[in-house]
Amino acid sequence: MSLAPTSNVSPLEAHLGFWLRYVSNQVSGRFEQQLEAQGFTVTEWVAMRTLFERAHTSHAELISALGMTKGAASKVVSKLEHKGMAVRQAAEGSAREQVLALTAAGRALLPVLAALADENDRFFFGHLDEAQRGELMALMQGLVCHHQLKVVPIK
Amino acid sequence: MSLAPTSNVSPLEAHLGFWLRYVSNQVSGRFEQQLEAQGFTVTEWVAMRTLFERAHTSHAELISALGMTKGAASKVVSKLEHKGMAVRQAAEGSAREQVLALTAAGRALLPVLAALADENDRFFFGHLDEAQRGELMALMQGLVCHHQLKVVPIK
DNA sequence: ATTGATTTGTTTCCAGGGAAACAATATATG
DNA sequence: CATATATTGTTTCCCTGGAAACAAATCAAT
Repeated sequence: MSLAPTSNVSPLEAHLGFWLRYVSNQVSGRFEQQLEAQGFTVTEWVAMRTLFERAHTSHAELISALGMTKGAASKVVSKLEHKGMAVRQAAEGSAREQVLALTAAGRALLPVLAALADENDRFFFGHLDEAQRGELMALMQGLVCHHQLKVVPIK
Repeated sequence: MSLAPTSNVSPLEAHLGFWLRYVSNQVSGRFEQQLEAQGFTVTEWVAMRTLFERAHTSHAELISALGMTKGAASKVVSKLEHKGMAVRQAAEGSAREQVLALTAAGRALLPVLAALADENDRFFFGHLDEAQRGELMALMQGLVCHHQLKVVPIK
């Protein structure tokens, strides 16, 4: 009679982190595909959505919203510029700081992308009832709160 | 009297996908750091944990466990080989198929990494009571089930 | 058995993002 | 004011992973 020889190593599936990552990857992955059809990445979407929030956004605000390094953020802005969705403007009292803004084209396209985001969320979570969705949302926000994670949108 | 001019665009934070991704990134990010201290990546961990499960694993099984392309999986194996953690062996009746296995060093190190995984999960979810953890686990597995996502570990 | 198609694994090329070097501007301190 | 330091943004280098070209081996079919 041998005792479980697989030792004390717990399976991958025993971890909540495992499931969270797995489901999250699926959700983001599908959204990525939807966006790709419109020629954008998830990062670009978050950036555009951020610029949309306020007419003028500083580079620093964008960095924090994207949760990326300044270098990466800079490249995203360049991408959006090339696609004609955003512009870099000189800030009021500074020759160094920038003000970022969507172009008219960017503002026009935004609701289209937003609809994709809504649809994707409905697709994955639409079958849950209101209570379940609330529970999940509360659990996630509870984790953010408990661990003092600053809410710095997405990846 | 102006009506909400921000239009009908819902905020990023309205989406469950947003929160899922955010929390998941934090959880995986911390684990990544823990692993880095031991000189490994999350991908390498998943690969090693997979090889540990059974003494001999086919390349195909690894691909499915990693949820990556064969090219990427091939590179991971090479990395583990260089680190002396895994070996490629010729399969029994085939000059083409491989059998992958951990080295003694790999088997020795595995419990150490597994402990990091356990610790990370405790760190993030340990403050929840059993019922809440169960709820979260059930919600995630429910999503996988409802959408017929094949459980192909992590990213 | 030979040729063609499929499968298996590796390599090459490309895109995205972090780290850090760099450039340009602003601030502090003598 | 001049120079040192700090801040802001860009660029370069590197690493990871996907796509697809490639190589090698197996299988099919005549």
